[in-house]
Amino acid sequence: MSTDDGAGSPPRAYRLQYLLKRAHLRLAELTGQALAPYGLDPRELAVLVTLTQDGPQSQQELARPLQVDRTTMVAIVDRLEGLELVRRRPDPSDRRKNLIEPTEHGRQTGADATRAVDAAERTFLDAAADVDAAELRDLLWALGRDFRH
Amino acid sequence: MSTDDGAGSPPRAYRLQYLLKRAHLRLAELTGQALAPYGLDPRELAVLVTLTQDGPQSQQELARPLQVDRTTMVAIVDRLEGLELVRRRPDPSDRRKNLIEPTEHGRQTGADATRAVDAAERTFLDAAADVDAAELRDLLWALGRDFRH
DNA sequence: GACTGATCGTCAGTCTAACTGACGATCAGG
DNA sequence: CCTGATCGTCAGTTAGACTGACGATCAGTC
Repeated sequence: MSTDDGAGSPPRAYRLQYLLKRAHLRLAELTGQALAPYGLDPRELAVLVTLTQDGPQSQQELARPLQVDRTTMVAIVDRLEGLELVRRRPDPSDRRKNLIEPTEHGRQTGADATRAVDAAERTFLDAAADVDAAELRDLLWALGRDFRH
Repeated sequence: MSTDDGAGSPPRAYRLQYLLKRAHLRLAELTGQALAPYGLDPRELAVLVTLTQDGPQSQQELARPLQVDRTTMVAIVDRLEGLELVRRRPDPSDRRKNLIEPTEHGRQTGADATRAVDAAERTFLDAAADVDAAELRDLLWALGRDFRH
């Protein structure tokens, strides 16, 4: 193969599950660094982007496809509202609901943060070139090679 | 490509990070099912296998390479000892240490559980055939396709 | 031998993230 | 106007790993 870009194969008998988790942690680290300047985490960005793409929605309409608990969504919107990236507005056609809509600042921040995450993904993928299913183990090792700790 | 074994490409613009996490959750689910009959989780199995392969060790010697906190290792060994898979024995050459050693039952269970996890990994990988680095996104989609929820 | 600083296993307490269950307000349908 | 469901919210719980401290023990120094 040619995917062990200077990192070689996993030492010992690392479990596939560990390698997957390790690669995930590595990407989370890169993504976290990319999002830090915006004060966002990946989930908050996902909410912001969804609102910008799909338009204002209630908290639960937002929560379902993102697989977030309804009570957790309260906290996410609280945070985004605190950063003035979104607004809560009563839904005129259903007064039980809040319509969550991005502010102009929110739309701009969402676009910028998305670019930053795109760059982080590119950095992440730079660790691997070509892949083979039977050698996924080696690929994941390479992907996670820079993960500190 | 030919990796979308009946699952297609990710809908919408799923983040690479989400797809990695999803694949990881999928494998964790399969592995969890495989280990349930033994009453073990992946980390406990790792400890058991390490002890069988590398011989009796202190809790901290065990904890370091597995990236487990020393206080967490106390609980892991407690559990394994409760299942009579390992024994604590005072290290004759350093009475601060416990030497953790697998019981015969522990060695056998470790071997059986390892085979079960191997089978789970094979099931997991069955979802993908050949891979291409630029199409890792599609690969991860396919890998995680059966994850419930 | 006594002293110093580090390491071992352990435990109590803390922290965090997410969840459960309940609440009042509101909606749709009969 | 009832009934049952859904909305956002909040208080309380849970699970997991961590921090900090403890006594016991070790290695090295005087």
